[in-house]
Amino acid sequence: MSEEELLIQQLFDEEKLTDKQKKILFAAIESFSEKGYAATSTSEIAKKAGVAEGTIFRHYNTKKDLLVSIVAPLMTKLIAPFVVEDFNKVLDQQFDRVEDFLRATIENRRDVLKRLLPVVKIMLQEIPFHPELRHQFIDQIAKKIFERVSHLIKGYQEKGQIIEMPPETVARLAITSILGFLFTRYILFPENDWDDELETERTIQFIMHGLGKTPSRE
Amino acid sequence: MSEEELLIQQLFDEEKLTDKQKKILFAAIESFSEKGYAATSTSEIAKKAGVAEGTIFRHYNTKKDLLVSIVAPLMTKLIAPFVVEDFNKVLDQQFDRVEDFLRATIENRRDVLKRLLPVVKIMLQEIPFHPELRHQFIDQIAKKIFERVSHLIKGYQEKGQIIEMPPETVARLAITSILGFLFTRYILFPENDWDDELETERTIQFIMHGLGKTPSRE
Amino acid sequence: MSEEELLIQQLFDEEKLTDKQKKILFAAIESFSEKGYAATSTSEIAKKAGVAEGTIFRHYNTKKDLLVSIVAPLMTKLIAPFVVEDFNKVLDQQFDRVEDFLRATIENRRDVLKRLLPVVKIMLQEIPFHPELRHQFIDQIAKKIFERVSHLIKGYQEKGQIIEMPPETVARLAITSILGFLFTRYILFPENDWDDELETERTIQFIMHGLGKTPSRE
Amino acid sequence: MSEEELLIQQLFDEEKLTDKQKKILFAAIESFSEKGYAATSTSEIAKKAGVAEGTIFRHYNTKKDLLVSIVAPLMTKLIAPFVVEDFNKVLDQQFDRVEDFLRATIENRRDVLKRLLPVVKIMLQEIPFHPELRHQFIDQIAKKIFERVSHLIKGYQEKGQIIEMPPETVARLAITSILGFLFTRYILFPENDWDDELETERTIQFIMHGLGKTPSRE
DNA sequence: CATGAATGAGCTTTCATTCAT
DNA sequence: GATGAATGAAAGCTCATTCAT
Repeated sequence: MSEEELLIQQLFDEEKLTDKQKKILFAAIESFSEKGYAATSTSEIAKKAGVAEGTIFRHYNTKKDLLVSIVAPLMTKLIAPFVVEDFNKVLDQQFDRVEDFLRATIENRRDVLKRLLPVVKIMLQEIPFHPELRHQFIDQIAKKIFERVSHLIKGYQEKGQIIEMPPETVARLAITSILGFLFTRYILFPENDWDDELETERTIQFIMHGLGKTPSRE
Repeated sequence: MSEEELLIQQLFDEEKLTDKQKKILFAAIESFSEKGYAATSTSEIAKKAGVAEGTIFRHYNTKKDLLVSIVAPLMTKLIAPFVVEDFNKVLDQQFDRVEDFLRATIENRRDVLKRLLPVVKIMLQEIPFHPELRHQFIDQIAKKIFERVSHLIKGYQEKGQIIEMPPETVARLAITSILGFLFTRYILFPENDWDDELETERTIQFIMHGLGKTPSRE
Repeated sequence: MSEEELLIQQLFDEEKLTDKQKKILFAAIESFSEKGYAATSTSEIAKKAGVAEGTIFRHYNTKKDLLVSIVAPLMTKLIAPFVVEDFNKVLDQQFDRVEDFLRATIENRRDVLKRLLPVVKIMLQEIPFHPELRHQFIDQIAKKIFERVSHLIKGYQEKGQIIEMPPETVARLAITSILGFLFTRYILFPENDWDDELETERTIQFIMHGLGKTPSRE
Repeated sequence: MSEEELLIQQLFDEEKLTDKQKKILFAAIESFSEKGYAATSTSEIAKKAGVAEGTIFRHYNTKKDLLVSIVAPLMTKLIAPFVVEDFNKVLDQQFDRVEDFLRATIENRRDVLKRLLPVVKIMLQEIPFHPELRHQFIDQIAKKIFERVSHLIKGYQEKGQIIEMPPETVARLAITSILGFLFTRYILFPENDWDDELETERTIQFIMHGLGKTPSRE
């Protein structure tokens, strides 16, 4: 089992899945991610998973349930580090400079995101078409991240490291920059050669200082 | 016919569409955008368009053709201003400061994007699942925009207004920031109250100077 | 226009067909013969004929009418020599020996059959599925041929050249032998090398004397 | 279940068909034989078989597969007696005279043919339109029959019972005479009164001695 | 006369789901 | 719990036929 599969498996670990259930989940993730949820048939998933079609419906009553079973845990796991108290305390104290926080966060999440990429892709693809997913996403991810992050942002603003802007705007700008990088990197041009270290550093620099060449920076 | 429909109609204007063809296109755009391409049935499109199902296939041999007929013209129209010579000359000269160029471009494209939103949404949704669309997108949009934009970027870099970075990275950072805004604004949280002017200005400021509070800027 | 087409054209000549009608007929014959009546679409015929689909239905109200228009004249033309009085008189007198009659008839009809092969093929293929065709065939071909031929047969029987058997049996045996040859020759193994003269002669010999080696024949 | 159905069932016996599969096959045979393959719809077959339409496609992936599943076993079964060694030995020795061999063979095959008539009809109807069927027919039937029969023919030629002609020609003449009889009997004029014994005897006599009244035969 | 856009019934095939084994 | 045969609704698409131009 590859490193990536191991991580994905962790996503569902707590739920004590049987061997067959795991196979079904992996097969579904692969197919949903490659062809999209609506364009994937349950028979295809069954074949890829090596189980009977009926077995899928024994564990996940409907195809939609299967989708939700894949995407829902992602939502909680993706933001885990932001809500886990310990980690937060560390965060609050450890990084005096925003850059360092950004770097640590990107590094931390990039790794997870990269390996969970298929699941993330499914999530982003299907959110627009499934209101429950969208609400789950907003409630569990967007809001919680925002709560945590706005606290941090305010901290840095008070320290004078971040400009005065509503925290939600600050969060939006930072997050879309990071996701924009990942989208370009892994979805739009995956086959290009990428120097991940370098691009990450550039992205952080951009988030901090923008594209403009200010006299002071020279 | 609404303002939005008028603009969408321009997308397909040159091709002298009959009344029925237009109805089919609009119905398909609406459904594809709401439920996704794969989850939309041709019978549903026919009903919404008020035509017989056979009529769809008389004009677009396959369902896929219909998708391509919707997305392909968008690709050429979206970047038109970047390739139209006159516009470029204006651009090169008129805007001494990057900020002004950004503001003009965003304003110009935001309007188009907003009104073409359903079609843009379809394009972005389906690109990952249809290699031809992806290649068309890369060849017709990404490359052409980059050619035009890298020229501009180098100009501003020579004038000392933009930091030294590979033009493709500069372009990526700027474009994803803009699209990230539009995505958040129109797809993720369309029902929020937005002060478009203000957010645009903030986005521009972010692109230019980032989030960091540098001494020089005070 | 090929020799074959000329002959086929004669099939329909009396009916003063327009240019378009001819094109439709030829296209239909080609397609029906290659793919079968049911598996051929009118749009395919229209395309091959270079006319609009509506034009087909202006001349032949239904697809079935088109089939009948192709097959019906064949029925009258194929047996023409047997019913044309002049030809019959000639026949009655001219051939003292059955062999000579058979040879002349085969030669005469083989040429026609070969060139009308596509139409003949359509007729034989469709007869089992269209009762009207079958009745037309029985009434116009089978019965008329039989009337004529049974007269001849009785003549030869009286002359002691043909064994005593009911004329219909004699006719059946002779005709199926000839058609069996043509079927093997043109439909089952058309790509084999055939010495037509020789095989014709053998077929005639077979009809007359069978396969058995009788002392008297040596 | 009628006697005919029993025989048809034997055609497919080895393949351990389920009850539903049998029903589908019988329904398809009936419809294909009555209306032709292309003119028969799968929904019609499903209705006649008393199963859901989906069930047909679970067992036979395509409509064409269904056709092949009907026709292919026929090809092997029809010629079985010719390839079964025991039968051959019997044949070689038992019949001193060609007539007796012919009579035995016709009797043996006529029975089978008559009862498999619907399937045979389908085979003959569809061979011209499906190259794979045609090749199967040529490879599995024509060639194998010829191999066996040419051996027999040479034997009889050596004994001086059959005239000197290439075995393939001899085979063609004999076989088309027999099939011509069966075609006339069962397909062209099935509703006539037929004295099968008598017609068989006449056909054999024809194959052996032809229609000519030779002095020697009196 | 000729056209070809339009139709809607019907085609083959696939689908998510059920249930007896 | 697992299976996979069976289902029938619905999918994408084709068809013969009509009719306004």
